[in-house]
Amino acid sequence: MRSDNFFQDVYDVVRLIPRGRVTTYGAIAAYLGATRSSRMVGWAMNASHSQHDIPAHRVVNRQGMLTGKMMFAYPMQMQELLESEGLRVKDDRVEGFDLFFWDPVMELNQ
DNA sequence: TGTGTGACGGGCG
DNA sequence: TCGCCCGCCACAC
Repeated sequence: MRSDNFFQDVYDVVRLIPRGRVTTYGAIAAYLGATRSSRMVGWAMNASHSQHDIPAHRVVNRQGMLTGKMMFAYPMQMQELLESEGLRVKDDRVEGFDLFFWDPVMELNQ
């Protein structure tokens, strides 16, 4: 479901992330065929402010860190949203990140 | 029209 | 293992 809009593609993928699961900027970029454009995924998320149907809190960096929490209404919101889905966050990092990692390249595209 | 910048990631020394 | 550098590209000024 690739569109001609990179941002829209990013949003489409993010919306598919299951509740209680997380993915990374790089994974999304790779799924969109732009492995080296992970920065653009972050940029797209930054622009997702206006959209309220984007679970941006489920997107973290490859270390499972909540690097984008400062962009939320208030910093702790990102952690609170993740915890409300059953995840645990410690020192701005998702505990057991590997276990909850949702890879669009593996889960979709089949 | 040109330039700087950014919720990143991978490669290299 | 750690730090630095570079690619990448849409967008704001």
